Parts: sequence; structure tokens; C-alpha cells
Amino acid sequence: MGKGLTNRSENYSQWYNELVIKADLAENSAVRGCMVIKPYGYAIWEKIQAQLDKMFKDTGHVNAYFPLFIPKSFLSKEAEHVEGFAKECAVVTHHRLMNDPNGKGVVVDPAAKLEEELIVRPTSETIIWNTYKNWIQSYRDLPILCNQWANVVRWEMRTRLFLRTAEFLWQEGHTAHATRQEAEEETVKMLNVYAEFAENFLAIPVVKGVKSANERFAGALDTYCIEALMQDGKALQAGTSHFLGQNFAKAFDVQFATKEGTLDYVWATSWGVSTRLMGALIMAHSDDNGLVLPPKLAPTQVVIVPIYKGEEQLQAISVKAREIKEKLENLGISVKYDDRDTQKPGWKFAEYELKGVPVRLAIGPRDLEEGSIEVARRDTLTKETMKIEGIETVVKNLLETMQHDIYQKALDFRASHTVSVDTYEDFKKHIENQSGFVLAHWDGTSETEEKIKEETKATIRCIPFDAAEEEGACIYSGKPSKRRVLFGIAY
RNA sequence: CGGGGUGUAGCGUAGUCCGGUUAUCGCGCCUGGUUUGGGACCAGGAGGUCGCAGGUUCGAAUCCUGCCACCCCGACCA
Repeated sequence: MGKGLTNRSENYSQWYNELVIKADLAENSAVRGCMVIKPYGYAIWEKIQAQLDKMFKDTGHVNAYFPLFIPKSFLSKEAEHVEGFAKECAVVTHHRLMNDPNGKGVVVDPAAKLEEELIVRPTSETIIWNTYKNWIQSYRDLPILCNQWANVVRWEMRTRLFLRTAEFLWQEGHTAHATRQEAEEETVKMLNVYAEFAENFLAIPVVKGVKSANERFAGALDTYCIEALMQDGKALQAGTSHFLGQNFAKAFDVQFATKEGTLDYVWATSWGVSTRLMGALIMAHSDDNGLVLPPKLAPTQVVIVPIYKGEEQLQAISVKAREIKEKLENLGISVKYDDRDTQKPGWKFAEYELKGVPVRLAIGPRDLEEGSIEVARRDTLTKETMKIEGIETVVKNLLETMQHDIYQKALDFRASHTVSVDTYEDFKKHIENQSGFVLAHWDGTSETEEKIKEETKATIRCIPFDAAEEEGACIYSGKPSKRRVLFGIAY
């Protein structure tokens, strides 16, 4: 394997794929469009899960689990919802196989046909609301604030590791509220949780905003999202939070008795993030040497590599290395001491760079004499020889610095790849160069949005929450506009 | 589903146009030795239904027919 991966300017897709595979995160499975998440990749997912789970619980949510299968009739109860998902559903039609009567192998037993087909969940709104109906009678039963960690299946035409696989892991929150206001607040609250997670843990700056009608979730009144910018200038939707209004309550007849004694339909939200976050993590920070993991997400934060000749030296170095390891672990840092004698130091250095381990400590005989240690950081690829004494504090601070610096680097990148334009000519120029986010005025109509998409492939990523009031003219139609919206080429 | 491309050892590949001994090379793997501060070196070794099925031929990785899989681009989407 060469030093670098591939030239990303040539084909970023290929670079990304190779990185995912070489960094030992995931591979394609034997099942079309599905992904095997390998142990190292899954360890990162577990970090994501643990942190999000904590944040959900801190905001009053609890976990539950609902069935994988959804009766076909459930899906069609909400008209827009079924229309949005119908084209990508895996359907279970039978429940038994039998030996092929005219030959070898097995065939589907025609006698085992299901009376009603089951859909493998593409999302769980319908089965959950069918359940919530039984949980809710009175305002005293509200709110219900549930989250589910699950897998879902969407039979996409084209798939890519982590970004769009036929089966993926995610969490989906589904909440039920007595008032519209409370549900709307919940929608925004959870979007903020996602944004905070993306920025503070994944170290990815995101734009919070609301989707245009075209990009809205099937069955929602409003879809809020966080949008991130990848290093190749493409946008990635990193999380969504939907205000579902009373659509699902009406579809599943979920009414409750209010304090005043009247009957009302329940107000709903749903929100989710998926293993796609790992795609974002990879594409936002990595370089040609491999993955760059922000310390808070790295399964291994520090690796110690001994450099030695002969068993005797290794023994002496190991004593010191284990001492350092313990001190670091006492500070809550995850450390791996790699004393394998089957690989050489240079090999290990390259390997841990590929895997994105934030800090590498190298210790050899020279260091033992001088009481020094080599400290290398993954994000800048710089190294420095430092005193062993007090190294644990230095490393702890360094990890914090790196977490911040990785975020800052991504933020600077986004700033230099976000432009405001006022003419369609300029707009097209920037979109064609794939130079990132473009802020432009839009007349608010779906027709204009679709025309722009047809002509340039750019879509409205969101209408940013923090968009300033600004009189302007739509770049396409020239009609008046009150604020700029965020355009980009999406993954 | 359309357009393009690729299938040869665990991985990456040469050979295919123009059929001809025992299928090329690198990485990785195994054994022995020397090494170890940025992916070591030397010597030896193991590993192949050339994607699958037919066909043409004295002879097929190579030509013909059909099929399959994967990748890239598009439509669709978290």
C-alpha cells in the first residue's frame, strides 16, 4: 500500500471508499447495497451512540423498541408518508421455505403466503403511532418522549458505504404532545441537540435550518435539519427533526381528553440521525494519510509505540510505557500500548495514522536515557520530543486542543467555501466549480427550486435559522425575497 | 432502470486488440537469518475453477453467444 490513498481531486468518491475500507471501518456485504460495519467502525458508532443517548436522556427521553415489520396497511394510512416511501420498501410475503419438489435447493412455500404483507420498516412512524394510540387517553398521558435505536431498510437505487446503504443503523425519536407549541419546541430542541453533538463531538460545523417544501419529510408539516459541508464541496444532511403536526394522530386516530374535557388530536414530532454521521465524520476531516478522528470520538485516543532492539530493551521500555498508560487512563483517556513484535514501528505509525488515532507517543532507548518521549498529533502530522514527566497532563490538554483545532479547521474551510451571490450567472459558476455552499435569494416557490435543480443539480439545503432579514431579488425569477437560502450539491 | 467501465491468488495488476510451452509482476502470507527512531532487507516457499455457462478450434484468460457480479455517472434518497 502506498503512502497516500488516491488523488481526491480526481475522484473523491473513490478516495472516500478506499479510506473507509483501508481504515478498516466497513466493507460491502454479500447483500446488495448493505454494509458490514467492521469492529473498528462499530467502535466509533458506539461512541456516537453513547453520547447521543446521554443527551437524549438529559432532555427527558427514554428508550423503547418497536417491531421491525410493519403491516402494509399501516403504511398507507398517512397519504404523503406512503407516497414518500412506497418506492423503496422491502416486502415480506411468505413465512416458510420448502425443498424444491423438482430439484435441489429450497423454494418459497406457496402455502405459506401471508394474508397481509409485511414491510420491513423504512422508518417507524406508523407502527409507533399505532401503538401510541393505546397509550394515550388523557392529557395526563402526555407527553410521550421515546427514542428507539434500530436498523431500517430503504431499497435505494444507488448505495454508498455509510452515506446511503440499503440497511442502516439509526436512532429515531418519536414524541407525542398535547399542544402544537410544545411539539414545535420539541422539534427545535432536538435539532439543537443534534447540532451541539455535531459541533462539539464530531467537530463538524453545521447550518441549522428548515427544509423547503420539496425537501420536507413525507408526512411532516416542517422538517428542520443540520447541513454539513464536506471537503469536496458537497453538502451532507447530517440530521433531521420533523414537526409532524397532527397528521399521524389523525391517520391513526390518536385523540386525548384535554384538561377542559374536550377531545383533541395529539401533536407529534420525530427526529433521527444515522450511521451516515460516520460518513460525515470521515469526509469532513480525513486527509490522504487516512482518517482524522476528533479525540472525543476516537475509540483509542492515544497509542504508545515502543522502539527497541531486543527483548531486554523492550522490557525496560514497557515498564515506562505501562506507567504512562496508567497515568493517562487515570485521567479518563483511552490508551493502547502496542508492543507487538510482529510489526515494525514505521508500520505501526502508518497504521495508526490510517485509523485516525489522535495522539501517538513513541518511546525508545534514547528516551529512557533522557527522560523524553516523542509526541505526534494526527491532525497536523507534527511531532515533538517532550519530557516524560507530566506527559499525561500535556496529552490531556493536547487532546482538548486537537478537538478544538479540528473543529476550527472545518469551520475555516466552510467559511472559505461559502459565498453569497446575487446573479444566476455567479450562482452557476460557483455550483459548477463545486465550491461549496452558496447563499442566494429565492422567491419561495417550488417551481423555481425545481428549475434550478434541473439546470444546475443544486438544491436548497435549508433556509438557515440565522438568515438575516434582507430585501433582495430571486436569482432565478427576479421576484422579491426577504432572506437568502442555502444552496449546495447534496450527497 | 438508462449510459460507461471492470472481473486473472487475500489485495492490486500484466497478458485480451493479433489464440500457441509450465499465466506476469508487486504487496500480503509462511520458513530461516539479519534488522527495528517513518510502511526493512536477503534467501527459500505456499497460494489460481483466469466471474459463470455454453460454443468455435488440434489448442481459449485471449475469439463468439448468453448470463452474473461489482464500480463510476444519472434518476431516487438519511
